[in-house]
Amino acid sequence: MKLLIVDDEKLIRDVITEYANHEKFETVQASDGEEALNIIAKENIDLVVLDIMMPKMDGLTFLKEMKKVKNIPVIILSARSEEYDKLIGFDLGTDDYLTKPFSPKELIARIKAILKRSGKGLNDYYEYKTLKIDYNAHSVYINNNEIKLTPKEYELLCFFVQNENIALSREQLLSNLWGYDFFGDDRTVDTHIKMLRNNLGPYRDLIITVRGVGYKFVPNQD
Amino acid sequence: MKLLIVDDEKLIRDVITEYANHEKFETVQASDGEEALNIIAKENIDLVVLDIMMPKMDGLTFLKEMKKVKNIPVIILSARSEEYDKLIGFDLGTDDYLTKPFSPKELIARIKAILKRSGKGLNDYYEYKTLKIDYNAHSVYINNNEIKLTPKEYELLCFFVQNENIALSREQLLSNLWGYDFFGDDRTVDTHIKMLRNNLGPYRDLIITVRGVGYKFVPNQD
DNA sequence: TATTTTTTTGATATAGTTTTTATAAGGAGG
DNA sequence: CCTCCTTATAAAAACTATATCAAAAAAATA
Repeated sequence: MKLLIVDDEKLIRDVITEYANHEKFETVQASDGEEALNIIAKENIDLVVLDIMMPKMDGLTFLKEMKKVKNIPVIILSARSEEYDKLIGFDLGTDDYLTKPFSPKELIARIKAILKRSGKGLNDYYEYKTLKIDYNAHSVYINNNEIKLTPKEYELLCFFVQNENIALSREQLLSNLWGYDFFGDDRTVDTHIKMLRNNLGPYRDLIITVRGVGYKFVPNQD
Repeated sequence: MKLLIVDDEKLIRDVITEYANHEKFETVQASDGEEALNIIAKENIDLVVLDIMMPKMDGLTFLKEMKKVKNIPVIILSARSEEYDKLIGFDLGTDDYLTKPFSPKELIARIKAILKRSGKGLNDYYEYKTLKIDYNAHSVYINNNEIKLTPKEYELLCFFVQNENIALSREQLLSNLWGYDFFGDDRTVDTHIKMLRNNLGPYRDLIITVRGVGYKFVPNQD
């Protein structure tokens, strides 16, 4: 997943780059539209983060030129929100805009959303047989029917899924899901396990009791 | 918004038609230049999608004839990119070209861009059952009756629509709709959600509370 | 500037979730 | 087969998050 970051300010480019790398995206930088077009032609870019205000070739010009060649999704950074009616030709279905100043976190969220929308992987699901977790929606389905879990049950399930086939002690569960400073009873875990199992219906047996230790999540058992 | 699609290959006409209809454009087809000219004369066409290579009357001839009568914007489809130097005299301000093979998505984007440029208020709607957002008018309708939303409620709804099926935290909503530098109370979001729900009447349940997280917009639930 | 509309705040009510407590059930070892 | 220890279950109590309301503040409009 490779991003092209186009902005005339090095500082902004670097900030975005850092955040993007942190999220395991590859990145390439360009300081103006011309450079960006060259990169687009040569490299396989999945998404462009584009500042509209740039010297030399401005963002909109670049955008038009680029869209003639390739239909890569774009996130446009613009200074004021009123300006976005100027963004003629930008495909609301594919692209997105963000008004400055923006939080890098927000940008990353948008990037993920767009990549997801444009079908480039990043589908955030867990699936085992007909059990499905949609991490974005925070929903869990069995046979495409949503089963309603409370927040703790959902967290618990996600944690099990993340640690499948590993026996987790009650202490581990408590410190990971409740916080290291939680001093509650061990029965608390049991109760949540019970409720989660009930809600998992036919999949209740995926959560196996490991006597004297705790619990483990084991798909693919026969 | 009515498009005329001119191409000798039925397959291509149909593909384009399908995509265009999906975007709520009306469409008419013609298999050659002559037929196209007749349609132009009779019907009120807003944009022409034209294949240059055609038997009988070729695209360029049609183009010249048409431009004598009406100045309808045209998107030209040409087989190879080298050929477009032949397109001398075609109005780059109004028209556009696309080399085959092209992605239908790309074509739709161009169509929208051109219609927007030529001032033909492009219809930009979101629709779910009888709930309709007219993005140009900034209006929302239920059963064709306008429901009056305050600016924040409207923004909120649009943002939800853009992020359907994704649980959005109050922080995300605040930073997206209020600005990253807004340090208000979380209850602010709740209050706006409440008012939006009230205004959505029968559609109030599209906004689902995700306990411990925030809210999500979920159409198509049963 | 005055008036109206919209937004925000803070208090309270309500609904939903978590934790505790008590008891029952199940397995392991003597 | 009985006892001890662990886990399962159920229901009540404690707690937390959300919904709602009304009033104050801010913003938009006249």
